[in-house]
Amino acid sequence: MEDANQPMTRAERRRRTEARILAAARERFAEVGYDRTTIRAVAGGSGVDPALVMQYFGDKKELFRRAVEVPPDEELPDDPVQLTELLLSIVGVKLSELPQTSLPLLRSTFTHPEATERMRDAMTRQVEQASAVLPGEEAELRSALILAILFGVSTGRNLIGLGPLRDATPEQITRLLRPCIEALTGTPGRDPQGRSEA
Amino acid sequence: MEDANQPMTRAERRRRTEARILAAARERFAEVGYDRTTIRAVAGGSGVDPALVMQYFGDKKELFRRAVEVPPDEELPDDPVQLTELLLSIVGVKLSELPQTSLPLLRSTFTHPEATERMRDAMTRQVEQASAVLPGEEAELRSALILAILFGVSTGRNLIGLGPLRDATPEQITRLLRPCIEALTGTPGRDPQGRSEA
DNA sequence: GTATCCGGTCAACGCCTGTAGAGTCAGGTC
DNA sequence: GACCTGACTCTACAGGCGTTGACCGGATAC
Repeated sequence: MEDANQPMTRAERRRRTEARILAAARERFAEVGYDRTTIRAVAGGSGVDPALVMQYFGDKKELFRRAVEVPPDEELPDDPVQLTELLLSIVGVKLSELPQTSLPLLRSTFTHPEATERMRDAMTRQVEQASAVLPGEEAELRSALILAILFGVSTGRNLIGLGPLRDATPEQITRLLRPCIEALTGTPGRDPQGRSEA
Repeated sequence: MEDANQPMTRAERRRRTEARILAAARERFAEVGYDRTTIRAVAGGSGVDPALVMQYFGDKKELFRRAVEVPPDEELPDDPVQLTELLLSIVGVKLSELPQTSLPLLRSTFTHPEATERMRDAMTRQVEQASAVLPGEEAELRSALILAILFGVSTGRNLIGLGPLRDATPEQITRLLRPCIEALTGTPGRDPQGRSEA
């Protein structure tokens, strides 16, 4: 059960404990959201006293911030076709590894104001990046719609647990969603608007 | 401020008080979600003692149930084209009147288990209805994707407050989303799958 | 070896929550 | 009139929460 921890420097020990607390916090936040997550449960989940959690992270809000901290956004490719592929791959491959990374943030998106803000900011940044790449009119709105679609599918699958989405493979979803996304990116050369001026 | 309430039968009075409580509850649930909504706040919002809320609704869970109670689903049209229009209109026109009706449920969808279940059930019912109408293979998954898309756009607009979505008119959104939805319903006679066997 | 630091625990505080029971007072019934 | 029913309030409780300060003991520094 335990790793052989005979001689361990203090700093090392602290680092590991902090990581264990963060892991437990992410788990609770991801499962039950911000409000229902108690410091006591996080402490219990990492085999530590509740007071230590406070000592390390200050308060609950800060613990949440650290738990949903995420490496800065990767640059999006500046080619519309590649962008489409990337967006599709997000809903595909990243759908499975999502639990570890952003589930804590996703779970509280609607109920914890700071989570809402963080999610909105993250999506806004991606919308701005994507809309700079997309050709045609209303690029911002089209990008936002794409992000909203990915959000809807991810949460429908991972949080709501909608049957057909849950059972489908990432490949199925990617394949069916491709025309939708391409209609919004305009990648196959189609007119991205509903009514064409051509 | 107050309606002229001189002679009012007891039953009538009770009915109105209950309605006032429910309205206040919906407001709180819609704004801050289940966990952050307190009986005391609901009572205060309807000018009533907290104990009365308990007396009328039993407990907080039951109050929530009554607050998110909704008239049974309307039948969906059995023609794919009309169905597409209806789905598009949901994200369009119903987007504005949404706050009154289903915001309380939407808000707590990810954090209150019973809300999750209720939302999943509602979406599942609609998926079943829609998939019975849609032609082609994988109708269930395609329907589920459509519902997830509508969910994503609605929440992206109303709950997350994503800028471009918030600023867009329902007509814009409907127009841009039309090709996406049609690609999934297969309504313009297109092959609903990504890779065609034609 | 001794003094210091610091990872970690213990016990407790004050607050707010959902909830319960006794009580009050006006409307309806006879 | 007397009586009762029921809408509504008051007061209080028990439990769980985030948070705090005093404390302990082994690794570290000198």
